[in-house]
Amino acid sequence: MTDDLMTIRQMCDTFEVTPRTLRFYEAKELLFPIRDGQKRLFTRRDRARLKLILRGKRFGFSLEEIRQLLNLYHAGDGQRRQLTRTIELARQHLDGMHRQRAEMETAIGELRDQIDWAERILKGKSAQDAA
Amino acid sequence: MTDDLMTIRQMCDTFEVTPRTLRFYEAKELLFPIRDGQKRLFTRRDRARLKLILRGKRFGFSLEEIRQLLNLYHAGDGQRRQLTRTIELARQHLDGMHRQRAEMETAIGELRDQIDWAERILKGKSAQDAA
DNA sequence: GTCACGGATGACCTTTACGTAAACCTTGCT
DNA sequence: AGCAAGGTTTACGTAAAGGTCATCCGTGAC
Repeated sequence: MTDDLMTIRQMCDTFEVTPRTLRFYEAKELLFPIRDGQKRLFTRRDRARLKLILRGKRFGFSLEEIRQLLNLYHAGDGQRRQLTRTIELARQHLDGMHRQRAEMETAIGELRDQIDWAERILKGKSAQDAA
Repeated sequence: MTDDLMTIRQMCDTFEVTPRTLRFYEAKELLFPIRDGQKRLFTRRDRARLKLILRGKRFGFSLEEIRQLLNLYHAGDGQRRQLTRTIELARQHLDGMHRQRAEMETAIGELRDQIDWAERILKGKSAQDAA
């Protein structure tokens, strides 16, 4: 519970990102580090958000899409209209992810088949080489 | 079996891409349409490749990564070294996809939870409004 | 012939997600 | 005082994946 606040460098080492990236995310309003003088200090909340950001990226979501999803996490503050809208967006994302998951199954299957096939060819070539 | 060859426009309509995209993919050596005079004609092979390209993109692979994977499909021609290398690349992709799938499960679960939570908040606000 | 149309080519434009470089604090040694 | 380390801002650069003209070419319709 000690280091509840982390410097930019600690963040970089923890999450394997560059300072530039963290500043960039702040500029894009994805993170909201507090300031000690002019230095940034990242909170537990920032770390949670960053984790989700990085995951979102791995799924090909844009930073802007991710930003909207992140709003879900502190949506308690907003107005009803805004909250409703955010939920709707999140639902759409969820649907998209379901579709993506299904497609992923197909793709994994096909890629595996393709690798198997290529390996049989490779064995054929070995035999060929031996001849 | 008639129109084994398709014009660029037929391709665009079929796959919902622009001509620019198809020409771009050709420039990047992802597609290899044949020529009738100066016009491009896309083969069944091109269509198969395009399908895989579009799927790859949905998973966040870069065109360059996709290009390397596509080699698996006509890898029969290549030399052993090359084929071995391609298979290795494909394996890495497959591993990546497995990890992605696992992570996707987590993400779907979390997003769903988050939506549920937000909806409970929303109901709370309704009650509040009624007061 | 010529006019419209589909397609081709080349050049430059745009957006996203940062990288990189320059110049400036501030803080802790020494 | 002096200076190196770590951080900051500002600004320009870049790679990927196309979009958007402008211009040109070949062909069938009239």
